[in-house]
Amino acid sequence: MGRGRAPCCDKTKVKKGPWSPAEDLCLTTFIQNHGHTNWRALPKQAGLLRCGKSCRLRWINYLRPDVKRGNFTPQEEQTIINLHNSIGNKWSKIASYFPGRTDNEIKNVWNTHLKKRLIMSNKNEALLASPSCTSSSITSSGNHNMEKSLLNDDQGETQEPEIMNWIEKPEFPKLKSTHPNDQAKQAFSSDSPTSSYTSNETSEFSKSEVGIPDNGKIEIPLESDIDFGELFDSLDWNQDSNPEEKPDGGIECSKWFGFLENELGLTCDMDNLAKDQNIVPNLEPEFSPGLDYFPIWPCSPQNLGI
DNA sequence: AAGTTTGACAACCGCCAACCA
DNA sequence: GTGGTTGGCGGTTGTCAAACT
Repeated sequence: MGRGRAPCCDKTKVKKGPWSPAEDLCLTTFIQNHGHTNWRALPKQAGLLRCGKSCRLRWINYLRPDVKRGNFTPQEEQTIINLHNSIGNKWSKIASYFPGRTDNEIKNVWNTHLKKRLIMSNKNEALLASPSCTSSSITSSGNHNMEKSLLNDDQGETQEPEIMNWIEKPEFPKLKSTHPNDQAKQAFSSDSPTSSYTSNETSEFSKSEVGIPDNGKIEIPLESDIDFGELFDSLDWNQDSNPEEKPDGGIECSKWFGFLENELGLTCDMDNLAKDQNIVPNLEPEFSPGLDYFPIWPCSPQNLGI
């Protein structure tokens, strides 16, 4: 074989492109039941015709229950600019300062909004600057690194932020602040049209039922790397069990799961199911989650001959 | 109304580092 | 110590919808 590593999977046998709701549900359910100890093996175990990497990306960037979607606030945007100024294209590091935000999302925001905006503002500054203006004055203004990072965007050189002078870490939680004004800004409300959590039109469970405050904001614990697999493994998903006897966490997770289905637009005659089973959907251990829900979905594993 | 352009975002690709046998 | 495997990261591309002509 020549140089390079073997592909992570057989590219001819994996599906590519946008994920279908059925695939989302399949992946979500599998991870909640079994965790994700091995991404490479996960697609096969879950019955998905996807590359393990693709599953990981989909989970991290979209399906994780703690992922925060919706527009970035001006404060968040400014923080991204500052962080990028300090550490460059270290998107994962930048994302670590934004609970619930993903590196991919921040990267997209930078590439589509902030980069252009900064270039424009730099141009304006250059136009406004007098001929006698020295480069050192620019440096002292704090724009030097920013300018450098704009010019050398792909260098990826890192300067470890000296714990970032401009950043007062203790304040960072204000991105998920409990201050009402900040919460109002951050709430996945009307100004967050893409939020996965905002819709309540079709939801059969109210936000309060699934643990979402009225303002639409989900409080995510700082220890956001909860092992949802363990969490769900601890639940009793057996059909016979009485939902009333499930621990609170089980019910809450089940509510969330139902909420996810709604948000994905996957509800089909689940009303009775929810009523009959006190909201907890029945999931068979072998599980073919989406299959019963989406008998006609074109991309469902069922239709692909699994 | 139809075609084209632009913007936003999801997803893929390839590289690299960490881990393990 | 070495080679293989895996997860993670950053760059790039693809897709779709909105805006524009």
